Amino acid sequence: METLGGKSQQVASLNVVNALRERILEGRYSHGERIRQEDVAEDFQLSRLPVREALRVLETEGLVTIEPHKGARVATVDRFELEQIYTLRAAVEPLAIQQSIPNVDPAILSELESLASRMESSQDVEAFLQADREFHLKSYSGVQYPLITDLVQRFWNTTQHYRRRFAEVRDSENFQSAHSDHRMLIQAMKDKNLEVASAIVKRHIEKTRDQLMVMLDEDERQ
Amino acid sequence: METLGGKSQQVASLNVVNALRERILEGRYSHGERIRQEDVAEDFQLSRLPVREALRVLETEGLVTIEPHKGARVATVDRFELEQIYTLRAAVEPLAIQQSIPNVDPAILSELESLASRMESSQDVEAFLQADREFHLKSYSGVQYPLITDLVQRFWNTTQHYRRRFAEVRDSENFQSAHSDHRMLIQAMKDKNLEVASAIVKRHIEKTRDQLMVMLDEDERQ
DNA sequence: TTGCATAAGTTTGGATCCAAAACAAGCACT
DNA sequence: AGTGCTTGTTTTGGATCCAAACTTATGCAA
Repeated sequence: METLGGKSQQVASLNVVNALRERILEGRYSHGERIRQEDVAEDFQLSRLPVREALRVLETEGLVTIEPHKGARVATVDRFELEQIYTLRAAVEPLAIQQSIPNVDPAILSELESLASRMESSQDVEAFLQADREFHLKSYSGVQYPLITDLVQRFWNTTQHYRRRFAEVRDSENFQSAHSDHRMLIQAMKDKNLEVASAIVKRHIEKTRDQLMVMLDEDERQ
Repeated sequence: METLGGKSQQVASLNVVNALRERILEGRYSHGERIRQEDVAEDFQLSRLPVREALRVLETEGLVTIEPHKGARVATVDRFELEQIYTLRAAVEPLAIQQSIPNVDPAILSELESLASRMESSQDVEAFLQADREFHLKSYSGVQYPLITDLVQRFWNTTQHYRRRFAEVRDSENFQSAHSDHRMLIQAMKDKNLEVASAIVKRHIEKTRDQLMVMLDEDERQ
């Protein structure tokens, strides 16, 4: 049984969407794990109806897959899909940072700095993941219309599993490179240098993509 | 009352999703029009339940908006959102054409040519719209993994309304320019010239975006 | 023992029913 | 006449019930 934490909305099915999404992102379900409507309904003390609606929504978001009469599973993102998503991110997020920069105030910048510090000093994986996610999404907080950030967020959501595994096996050299990217990005944002900022973001994503692919190769080999 | 045309799937709610999507794209509902669950249910001879699921899905796709206890309306894309979508398209679709070109065979190319001809000779708006959509989506048919094309399709869907209005008021000079873009794109695809093809796509979208914005300015002025 | 067929048990999909919220109309009151 | 309140209607949200499909277990035969 789970309480619907925080400010629960008026409509139950929306709460279920958010709660389930969070569960999946936190890794409480694993890749491909079955999600039974009845179980979820029991957890939230609801009937299966709002759960079904929620699962349909999460399916459209790409977080679960539903097979007719067989039910819902946490979506499994395969190697090529992962590559695709990162390629898309490398096209979209440079745009996002360009649109964001003109509208970020100093308060945001200092929050970014403290998040960067938190990542550098983080010991456990979960803390790093959370700070990393928050850092990047916050760097796009100046984007005026939510369409782009929604899309970016969806990309992040569907690849969360891999980022977790990646953070576990990543060597310190890779981490260093990522940390330095973050610091450079903050500087470029301070300077309002759109060109440099978007180039940093693009390369940051492409580097991560390539390292992820190497990791998957090694996984397959062993 | 409406028969669920073509090959209907096993699951009713999926059929409703597809049928409703098509209705909206065909312009049978207008901007912001209310969609009552009961009406749709009656149309398809179903209960409201699968309709509700369908509406939730279409909401996540961006085709309808749902307000709690107030119901669903066909989504209204405002001027800035439209601009955003076209800006995203200008970032994503050049990628799509690059990934597509290596995998398109001559059969596709000749289909593209006949679609281009059909557009050039088309008299009524609806025929043009359909050919235009089919042309561009088919040009991406070589993309290996559906993630990118799904995204592109979603962009097209949410801007269909505007494309219809645009096609109605567009002057022949604009049409000429678009036709020539299409022919150039086919040539670049034949030559397997990724650079040129993606540049054409990018400019094509940006031109259309700018012309759309001018159209909206004029709408507001009068 | 292995393979298949059949039957029991889950689990999902859909219909119907009930509650709650929004909307509309009529009334009293200023 | 116009405004605000109250009541009745419509429409959505959620619960329960039933049917259909899938899954698992069992038994029979090769």
